[in-house]
Amino acid sequence: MRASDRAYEALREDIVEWRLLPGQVLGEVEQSERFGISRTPIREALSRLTADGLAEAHRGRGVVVSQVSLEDVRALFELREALDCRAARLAARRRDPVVFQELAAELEAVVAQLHGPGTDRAEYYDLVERMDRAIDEATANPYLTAAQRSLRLHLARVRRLSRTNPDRLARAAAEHAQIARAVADGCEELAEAATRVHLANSLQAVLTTPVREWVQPAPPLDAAG
Amino acid sequence: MRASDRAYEALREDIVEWRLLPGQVLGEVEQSERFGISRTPIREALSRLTADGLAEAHRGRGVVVSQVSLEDVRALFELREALDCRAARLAARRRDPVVFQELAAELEAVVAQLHGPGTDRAEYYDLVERMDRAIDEATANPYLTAAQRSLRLHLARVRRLSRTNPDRLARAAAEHAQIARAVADGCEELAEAATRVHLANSLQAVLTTPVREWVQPAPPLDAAG
DNA sequence: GACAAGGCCTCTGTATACACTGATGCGCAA
DNA sequence: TTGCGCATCAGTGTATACAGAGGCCTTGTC
Repeated sequence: MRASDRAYEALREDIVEWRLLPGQVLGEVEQSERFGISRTPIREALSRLTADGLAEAHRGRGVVVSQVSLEDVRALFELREALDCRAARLAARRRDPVVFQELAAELEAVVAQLHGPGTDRAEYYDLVERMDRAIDEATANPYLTAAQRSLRLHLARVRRLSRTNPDRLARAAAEHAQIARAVADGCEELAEAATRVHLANSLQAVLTTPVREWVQPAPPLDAAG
Repeated sequence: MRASDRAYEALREDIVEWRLLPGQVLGEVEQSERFGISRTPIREALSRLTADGLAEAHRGRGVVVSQVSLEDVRALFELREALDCRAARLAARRRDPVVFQELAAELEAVVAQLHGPGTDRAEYYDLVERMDRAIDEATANPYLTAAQRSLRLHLARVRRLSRTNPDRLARAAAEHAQIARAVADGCEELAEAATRVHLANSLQAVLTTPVREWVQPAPPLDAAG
């Protein structure tokens, strides 16, 4: 694996997990010393982060971690509704029924678990990730998948801001199960509707959950940010 | 302007305009000699092209121009329907009426011109570009706009494959005018419907227009392509 | 004659040196 | 005291050198 790939993934995780806060300056020399590699692969990593929209290049000041606001959450969910609804329709049209029947069954099992005392978040998150991949595969549309990849990166970042309510988690799992079932049945309309319901509830949950701090500490940049 | 920016834009144009064909290998040394700059900024340019999806990195063989097929056209229009329809809705909701009234008026004027003998393609294409920008601004969604930017890059490439029929051009202008009018009137449903109609007709036109060669000359790569 | 193995060679991946742009801070003048 | 200008410097942008990996050609053997 290339050094630039390692640096890119490490920096990306740091940004998504809020170990690197918005406004943070990512100096080339500083990061190259941190990873023990030269500036060249660091430049490549920072370039990719900028292309992802997780960082922004400021002339003469280098690369800084991009800001995230409540307005961004609204914008992200607007795009997500467009992409996820379309993806759900296409997946319902072209899916392998067995794959989504199994996913639906597993999700329904997780719903039952989540209603109990021992909430196994990890299994649910793993299932959601597998379902995302299954939908990507079913849509058979590399451009749509690429757009989804970029979007999910930003969604993961804003999701880390708020701690998901256990009740919400159980309902979200049920909603996912419903989507999987609709896709398995090949019902496009229902798959899209279920997706829209899930997104509306998810956005509602994010907006009403007490977040750590929406307004990040003022960046060291003056008017440029 | 940075050397890497110049190289990126030049290479991007070369790919979109089919001066660089799919499968073409973009050697770092070769391109650095062509632009008269060193390999470092070339690497940055190739990295950005890869992120755009216009090129692909093959281990040990460098970067090659990505393939485009009829299947890609279908996939692109699927994504476009999702993005453009959503953008039309949002634009209709948040637009500045004056901007789109003026665009509608100009487009309607162009429609009349295109029905005459002297077809001024340039003015129409310029108007379409301005309308894209106006919709981007009206949607006020940077993530949606970013997805659109990437998509339009690929669309521009496949569009260059076929020569647009003059009749189709006039109809497309009329469809654009209708979209602009609907957005100006703030009618979300009509804006989305008009967009969907326009996309269906555009795809139909692309698929039925005799293209130069869908199957490009076999790439110098064996099974990797 | 064909296939496999090994060596050579080209090209990428990385490191480092240098130049230049832009920011920052201090000093001088109004 | 404040504003403007210059100097200094930190940090990016670019060039180049070096090493390692992968491809291809050649040669030997079956």
